[in-house]
Amino acid sequence: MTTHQEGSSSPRPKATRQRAAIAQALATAPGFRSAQELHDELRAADHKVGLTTVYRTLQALSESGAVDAMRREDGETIYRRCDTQIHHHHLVCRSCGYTVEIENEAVERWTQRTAEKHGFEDVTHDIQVFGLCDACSPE
Amino acid sequence: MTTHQEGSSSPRPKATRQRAAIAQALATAPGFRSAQELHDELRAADHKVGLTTVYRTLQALSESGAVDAMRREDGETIYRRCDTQIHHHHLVCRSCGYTVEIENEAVERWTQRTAEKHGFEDVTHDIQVFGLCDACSPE
DNA sequence: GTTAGTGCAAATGATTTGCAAACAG
DNA sequence: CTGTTTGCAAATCATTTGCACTAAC
Repeated sequence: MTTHQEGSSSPRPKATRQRAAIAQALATAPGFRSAQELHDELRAADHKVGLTTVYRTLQALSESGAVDAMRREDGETIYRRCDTQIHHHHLVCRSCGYTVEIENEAVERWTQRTAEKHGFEDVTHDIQVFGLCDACSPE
Repeated sequence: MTTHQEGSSSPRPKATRQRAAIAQALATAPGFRSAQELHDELRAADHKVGLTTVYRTLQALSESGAVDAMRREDGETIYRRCDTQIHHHHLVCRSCGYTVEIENEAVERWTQRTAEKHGFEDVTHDIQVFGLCDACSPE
């Protein structure tokens, strides 16, 4: 029987030109972007990568925890390189997309405790704060 | 010029059979459901309502604050009648969909203050806690 | 009667999938 | 070589929109 060391960990991806380009793009620019936006970025930088590949790669990176994924209010999924392994949430400008990472121990604990109080297990949560950053505010 | 009284308030909807059916369905069953699910419910109850109308009505109700809308993890938007006018969030069972309303003043204030501290205005937020309710927990 | 509301079918837009060709190990 | 990865095109899926039609007021 083929019992090598195969846990629930990923089967290691191959090193391809496009994967490198995607990783680099994510490492270079800081903000969140959708798969399509990242794809445009790459094409603009003369990296020929298929949109499909961008989707597949981002999904894989997201699952492995290498990138943060969140859903924008319009429903598009956006990604960004995860700087910290620490759990955090985002404050996002509704207009320009400027993003700030926010976190608060107390809030984390509250969600956890509240869920447990109601008999829930294996709890995860998602907090998103939207607003207009001062650059985008009317005056 | 046609300058009647037109504020930012809604132009009052007309009372139609389908709107009534939708409102009733929302009032009767308690949980969250997607537009498509609600549509099925209605057809099952012999109410002939077009899917388009369900979408349009739910959207209107959501904007007027009569129903709560939230996005499921899979991206579908789900709605439910808003019992309280008080701002609250949801604790949702990942497996069976059982939902509990949760709220916490302190958390509300934290999101507000944090956003303002970063120069954001017109702040809204969205908190969702997912987990397995005890009925769905492994043991 | 007018206008808002309805519903079908077609359009949209993000994401996924089938499948053959290209490539890493 | 041999299994992955890629990428195009076509398929999905939720939601929206065009437009002719019907019902409210």
